[in-house]
Amino acid sequence: MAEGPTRRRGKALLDAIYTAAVDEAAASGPGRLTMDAIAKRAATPRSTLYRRWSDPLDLLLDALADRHPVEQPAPGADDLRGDLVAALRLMVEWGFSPAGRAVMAILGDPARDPRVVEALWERVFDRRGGTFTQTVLRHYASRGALDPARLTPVVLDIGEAMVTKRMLDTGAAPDDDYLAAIVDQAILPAVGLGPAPA
Amino acid sequence: MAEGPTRRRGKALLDAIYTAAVDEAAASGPGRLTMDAIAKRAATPRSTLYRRWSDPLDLLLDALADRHPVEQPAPGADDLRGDLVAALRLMVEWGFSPAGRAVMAILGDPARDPRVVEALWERVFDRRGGTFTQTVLRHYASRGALDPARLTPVVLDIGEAMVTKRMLDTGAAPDDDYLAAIVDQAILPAVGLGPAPA
DNA sequence: ACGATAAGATACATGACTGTAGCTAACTTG
DNA sequence: CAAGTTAGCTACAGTCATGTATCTTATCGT
Repeated sequence: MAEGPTRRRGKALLDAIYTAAVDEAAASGPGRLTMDAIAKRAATPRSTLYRRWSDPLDLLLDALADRHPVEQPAPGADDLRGDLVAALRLMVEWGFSPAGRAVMAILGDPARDPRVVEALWERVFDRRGGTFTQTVLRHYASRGALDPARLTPVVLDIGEAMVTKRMLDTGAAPDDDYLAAIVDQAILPAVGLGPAPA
Repeated sequence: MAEGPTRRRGKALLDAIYTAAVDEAAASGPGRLTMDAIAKRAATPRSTLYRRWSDPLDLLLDALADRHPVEQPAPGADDLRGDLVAALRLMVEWGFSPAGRAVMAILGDPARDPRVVEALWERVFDRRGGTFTQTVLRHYASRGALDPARLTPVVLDIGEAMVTKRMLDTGAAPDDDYLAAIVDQAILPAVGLGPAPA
């Protein structure tokens, strides 16, 4: 019987550990995240974990950073509305991945350590060039399709905020109709392309 | 020495327990909430807690329900903008109370039990007539100051969503400037009272 | 092929929380 | 004032996670 290697090392092992950590965090919440559970899920002895990380959260941050490269919205030709909906769809997808759930729980934790959040931004988010709708809005602004002066931090965050709140409230992924409503009723008016003022 | 009663009962005791539960949840997060910690904080034996509740979350829900009546926004005469900012200020205040932190953590918990969330809405939120900016917007719509047709679920939730996201991101309370920016740049355009479209 | 490295398999004392139980004594109600 | 209720106290066995410390042996680099 041609058996493969029986003992994992390096990248393969790391990968199993990271997967276990993120899944475990998504299942139990980072608050209840434990070295023991990660080790069991990854089928590795705890000692292996302790060799590299001092506590579960530290491990989780590495895992999230490793997992992070998220698909970027690719703004198309001339469909601002469609591209915005697509960007939000990407966000929903990410938000419901184990990584997204874990991040949400970290941010929502009232006992959150500011250093952890800071590390989260540094190690995970900052590598990406801006958030989902931001990329799209900036793209169209640079093409002159909308007024760059309107793209304040508040406006750039409307889509993400609405989706976040919706996911928090319902626990479910907003469908395309709801995403379209966000675009039509909140984002477009804010960038000056909505229905005319009364 | 005229000593009061040395043993708490009924409402006084309940009150101490509820306070302990909410504070404990705000401090450690509901994920790490334990009967033991609540009991210690309330200086009561665990047996007293087990007599009434079967687990910490059940207890916490009762505590939140008991604590809930939140101050309602009181829309004034003719200052939609000011009233909206005031409503958001109320929301921020609530969000940073122990109860608000606990609720946030419950909603953000990836392992959240749908029944718990349902119970949270039933026992805590539904008693109130709508959320913060909702009350204000409906008030002005009924006076004809803005178009009721614009008050879709999405639009009614913009303010709350922006504040929620901001608190999640920064962990701090948005100041009045930021609240005003939300009103000016997101809510007012969405109800048709913002800057004119380009 | 050899030697360094590190995964894998234990084992252990410690501490936290659980759920239950039994007792005493303070309060409330009739 | 007597009887019923229930806070307060203590103790217990059971479970789970923690760190640490072995010892082995598979795998990698040279």
